[in-house]
Amino acid sequence: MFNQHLNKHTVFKNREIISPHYIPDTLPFRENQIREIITTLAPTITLTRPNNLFIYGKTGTGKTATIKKVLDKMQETIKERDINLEKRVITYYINCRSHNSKYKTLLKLTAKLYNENYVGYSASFVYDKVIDFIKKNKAIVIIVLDEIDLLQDIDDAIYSLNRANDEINSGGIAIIGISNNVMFKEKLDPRTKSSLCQKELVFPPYNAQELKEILTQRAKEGFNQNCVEDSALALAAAFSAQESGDARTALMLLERAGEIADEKEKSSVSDSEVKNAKIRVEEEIIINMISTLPEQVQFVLYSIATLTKNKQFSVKLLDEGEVLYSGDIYNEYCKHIKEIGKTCVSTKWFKQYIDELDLYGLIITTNSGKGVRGSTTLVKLGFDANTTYDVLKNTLGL
DNA sequence: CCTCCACAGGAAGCGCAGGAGT
DNA sequence: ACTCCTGCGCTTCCTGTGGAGG
Repeated sequence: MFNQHLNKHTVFKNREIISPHYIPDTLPFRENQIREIITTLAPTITLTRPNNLFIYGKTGTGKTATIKKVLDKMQETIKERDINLEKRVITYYINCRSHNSKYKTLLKLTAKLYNENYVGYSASFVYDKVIDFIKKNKAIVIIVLDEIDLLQDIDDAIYSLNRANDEINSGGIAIIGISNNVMFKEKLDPRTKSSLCQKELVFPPYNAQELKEILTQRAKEGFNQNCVEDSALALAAAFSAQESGDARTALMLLERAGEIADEKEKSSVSDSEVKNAKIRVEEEIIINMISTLPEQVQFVLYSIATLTKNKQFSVKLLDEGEVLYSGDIYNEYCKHIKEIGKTCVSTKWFKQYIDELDLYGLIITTNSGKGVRGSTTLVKLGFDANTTYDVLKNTLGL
């Protein structure tokens, strides 16, 4: 049975390269960001503490890949210059999704510094361990906090990491924060904000041409020769650019399209596989995003999907197309909530939900301008109406 | 031009849960 | 075991804002 699989024809040469987690050698269209990061981190080479850096950009804009790449290059350079410096410059990447408190991140850091696990020790002991290491080695520690908005005690964490620098004469700690949440910065304590955002960097979404080139580059290495049609790449790029300019979805799209081609035992990936893949990928993304949302927010999205599916739009505009008023969505939402015997939230809080959905890209909102009554929010679905509707119906058990 | 409508968004406050202190 | 504190999710109240319609 396994042999059968081995001999099966596949379009993939090296599937890993197509995966969104793979970090390629060159990162196209991120030259400016790379230069900025290098400028910020340059003092590290001469063992001077660099400024803190805050990186913002939507998902799939290459934030994580870029920072990892630059840090790797920096370590290489340092190694070449002087092998002894290697121990004195520590770069440390952590994702706050799995390590969502100051204690957990510090614990991970000590584990890396000492190759020893300090689980069970008190928070202050672990903190002192980190300080001791830096003092003893006169080291520079660069901490990358990815998805920093998920850190529960951010203000405290940033404050103590920064304060550590006051206790240290030589060397120090620099923080690189990464977030895809626009509102995040505004929620911070002003002191945290000013120290974390000493330098800021924005990663804009990719446009269709840029995505196409990224896909072409990956496809060249990841697929067997002539196994992807050029138009299929263009289509995948166009789909993703249209939605979010997200390289991650573009790659997922390509990967799924390859899978579908293999399933159908086709020799190459064409437009139709990409189209089919789009539905699968959208489902995956929606399921992923809504699974963490509270039930009430899911109901709001469900209402939007229902109205869109039934074509009960509030108004049709020249530049925006068919859109919904937030007021109409609120009425629909209240209707659904009452059906299951629960009470709906106030309009004020409802708007908060709308903003949250917008943040996740599940819906697209615009402020009403000319031709629309007063000031209201115009809402469109971010993904296909039927897919969104079906996924939510399932999740909510309706 | 004025008023009204439909909504935005800030501020304050409320009840609750969970953690820290004692 | 107790109180106290704090953050969270949410409501209520209030002050804009800008097009629609008289």
